[in-house]
Amino acid sequence: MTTPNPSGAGKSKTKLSRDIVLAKALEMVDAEGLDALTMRRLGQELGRDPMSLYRYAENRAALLDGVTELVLDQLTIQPEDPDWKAQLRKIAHNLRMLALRHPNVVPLLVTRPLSTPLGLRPLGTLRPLEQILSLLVSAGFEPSDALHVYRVYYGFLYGHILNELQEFVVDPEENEVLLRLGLHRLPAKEFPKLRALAPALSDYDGASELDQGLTILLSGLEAQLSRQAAAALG
Amino acid sequence: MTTPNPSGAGKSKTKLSRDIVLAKALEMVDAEGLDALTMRRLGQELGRDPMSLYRYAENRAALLDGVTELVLDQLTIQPEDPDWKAQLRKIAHNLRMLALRHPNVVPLLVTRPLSTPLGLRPLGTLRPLEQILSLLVSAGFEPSDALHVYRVYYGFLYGHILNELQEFVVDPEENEVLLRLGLHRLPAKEFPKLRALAPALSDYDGASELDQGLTILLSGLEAQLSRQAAAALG
DNA sequence: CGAGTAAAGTCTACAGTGTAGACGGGCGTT
DNA sequence: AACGCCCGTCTACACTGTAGACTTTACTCG
Repeated sequence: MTTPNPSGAGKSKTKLSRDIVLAKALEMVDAEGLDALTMRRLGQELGRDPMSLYRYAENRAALLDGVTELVLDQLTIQPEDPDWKAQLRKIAHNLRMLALRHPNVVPLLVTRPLSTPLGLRPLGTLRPLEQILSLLVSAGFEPSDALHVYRVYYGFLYGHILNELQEFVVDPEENEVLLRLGLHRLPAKEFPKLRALAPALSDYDGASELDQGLTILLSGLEAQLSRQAAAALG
Repeated sequence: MTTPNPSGAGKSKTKLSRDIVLAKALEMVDAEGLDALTMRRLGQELGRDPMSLYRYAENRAALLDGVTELVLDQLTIQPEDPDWKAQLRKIAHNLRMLALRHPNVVPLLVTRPLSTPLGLRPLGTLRPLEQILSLLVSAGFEPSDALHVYRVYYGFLYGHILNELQEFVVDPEENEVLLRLGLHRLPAKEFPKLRALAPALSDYDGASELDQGLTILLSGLEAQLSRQAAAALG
């Protein structure tokens, strides 16, 4: 009697899997931040012994890498897009949205690669790089120039995301108040400019700011591309 | 007999201070990374009970903030410099050098602000912002435009630093070998472009890359400034 | 000089962490 | 029916940050 759990009525006796574990982990990170994700709590959330998690991730760091991959996998890139500029625009906006949707994951996104040599990173985090390189080469860039372009592009993009997230205040209600209260704390003589900018700080349109930057950047890159084409012909 | 320690012969019986604590903390982070900096080890390193540290920092997070400030304080900015473009260039290169000198602190630099509302950050981390705003306003930018410019500039700068640090491989000896070994691990069909770029990846001149980017960026910003000046006159 | 006070440093203790290693029980295949 | 394998569990260990009470040190004031 009481067959263990044919298909999962009340609890969740269905067999665990990497996807299930990672999904729950991401859920917890989104809801409560990185520090709240402990092996014990994750195990509890899944109704399993914490130790069972180690069947699906070597250790906590690897688990976090998995979460990173999970997020980055949601970034779709079309390396065959003939309009490379439009494609880079789309990617940028999509990544920005991902970052806004999972702000607690962003530290992982920017921080993990700093401690892992390129070749040893989770494949999921390298895929965007590969695909963008492919996009650029298809567009006519020499491979080494494509790398150069990628660096400028991704540098700008991550810079923007960090910037925007820094000024992002969670509570939409107390937004202005809190912000000004925070700024009010600053010594008036030392931070006159910053304090005066309180109003300007509170309305910040990240999407348009990103887009303006992209316009400048992409036209600059395009100029570089046509300069090359000309050089190749002459 | 054996007066405790008049001025500190062998050990270090001189009174502790915030500066001493933070300096040692930075030293440890530089040498062994963020995770190695535990209260207990830091205490041990200073020849004191770990608990004594709590007189100089409210908790571990605050201590890390202190380390961040310590690094950022080494960034000198001249807000009165009449040549704002040159000044921004200098700042960028100086910050880059700081990042290279303290790579383990960079995660703090980019990550801590994400979890602290602007007004509540350590003053030392806000000072660069204030000073750059001041520089830009002196140069003729409207305050709100100065903010805009600051965002573009700092976004670009941090983006570059992250980029460069990602590709930085510590061991100068095994540099190429390790890098290629790492890349060799990647599935050949999935990552053809990336694998082919191994040689290009290994020679990366961060300083010149940064400088080229700055040139483009600064001339763009200058154009914006003169456009404004014209508009104000017309 | 001696007493009193405030700061600096220490001790103990607790709740929580990641994870190694041995173990058991259920499954599918032979 | 017996095998072997994978999944999950249990126990245990070394280590973490830090609250709270305590002791020691340094310094000031009468």
